[in-house]
Amino acid sequence: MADLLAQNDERLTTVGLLFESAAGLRRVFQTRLESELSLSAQSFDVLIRLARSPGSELRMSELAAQTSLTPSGLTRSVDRLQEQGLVARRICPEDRRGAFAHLTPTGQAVMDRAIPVHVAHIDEVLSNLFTAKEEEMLGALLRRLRDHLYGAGSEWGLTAEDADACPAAD
Amino acid sequence: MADLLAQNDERLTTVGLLFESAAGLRRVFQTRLESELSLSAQSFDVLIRLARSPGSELRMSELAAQTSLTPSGLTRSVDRLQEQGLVARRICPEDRRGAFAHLTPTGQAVMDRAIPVHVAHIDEVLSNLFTAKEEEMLGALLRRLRDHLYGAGSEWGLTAEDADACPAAD
DNA sequence: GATTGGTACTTGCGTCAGCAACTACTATAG
DNA sequence: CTATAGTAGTTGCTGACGCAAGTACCAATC
Repeated sequence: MADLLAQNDERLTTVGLLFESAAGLRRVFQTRLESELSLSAQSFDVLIRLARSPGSELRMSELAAQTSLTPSGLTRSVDRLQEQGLVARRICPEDRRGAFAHLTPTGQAVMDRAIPVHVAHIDEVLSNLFTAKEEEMLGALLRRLRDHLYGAGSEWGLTAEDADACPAAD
Repeated sequence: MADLLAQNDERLTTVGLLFESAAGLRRVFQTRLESELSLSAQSFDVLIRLARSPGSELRMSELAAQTSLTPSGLTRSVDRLQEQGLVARRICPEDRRGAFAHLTPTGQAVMDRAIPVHVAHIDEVLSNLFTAKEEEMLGALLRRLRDHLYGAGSEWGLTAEDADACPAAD
């Protein structure tokens, strides 16, 4: 079995590195977001996608797809944000089954404070680690991987159209 | 705020892509591991690290660090695997506070089946997506990021020299 | 306009993870 | 030898997520 592993070490390792990097980054950001802004990483993920959407609102299903949550998980995430007064629901007039989540003025204010902090934190982590070219390369490779994963394998109906609308994508 | 976002779009996006890629990959692998081998992604993560360690065993704390779990989370993860008969604990004779988790013969057998399936799955996902050079580049960049986040510590498996925290006196 | 099928979201329930407190042990100091 | 501090791992509790079932609504057919 050692042979088998050695043979495939590289790919296995690359995937492992991806998971570890994501986990590590998430932990680092979460610590900071929580201590300085009292936001969980999950909440921030929802909020930043709203902040980056036209009108600061998105359909629940869209938001679920973008945040890698199930509809159920998103419902409760938005519930929590609503209790904190950062987000509100608005029933879609054209389709009364559906709902938008949108930032409240309070939510906007929080994000206006939060985003620079977060961006500074990202800069702090990445600045001395990659050259501009490397960073671009990393982004391009990851984008290809992401598009491949969500274009082919999604069970939640994340379509190409949705991917276009994803603010994190472009 | 839109200006602020536009300014920092690239880095914000790269980080977002990393999270989305990891989440997407995890979901894809999890689906397959669960349906074909009845293993959760979390269990598999623990098991493969044991399988790749000398003697198929690791200290609990080491395993926790490698799996991005807290000690508490790992305790219960190992509990579950122990109930399934895949892993067993062994008290470290040199330091009786500590414990090793090690693969049982059943666990070994399961991993002998599971790893080729997983490797094939990884190949399937990555093969037509990146050239060998790109894959190497991605691995190198991610490794740098991971090492930066964790402090250049544990490799995904080997570097057997490091794994002698409490030498097995068997 | 009633039935049937599908979609958008929510809710009940079980599982899993983290935090903080705890136990058991080791190491250092006096 | 005892006291104190520190480390390895476990446990109680709580919060968050996914699955599956449920509700409310839309769309198509007859």
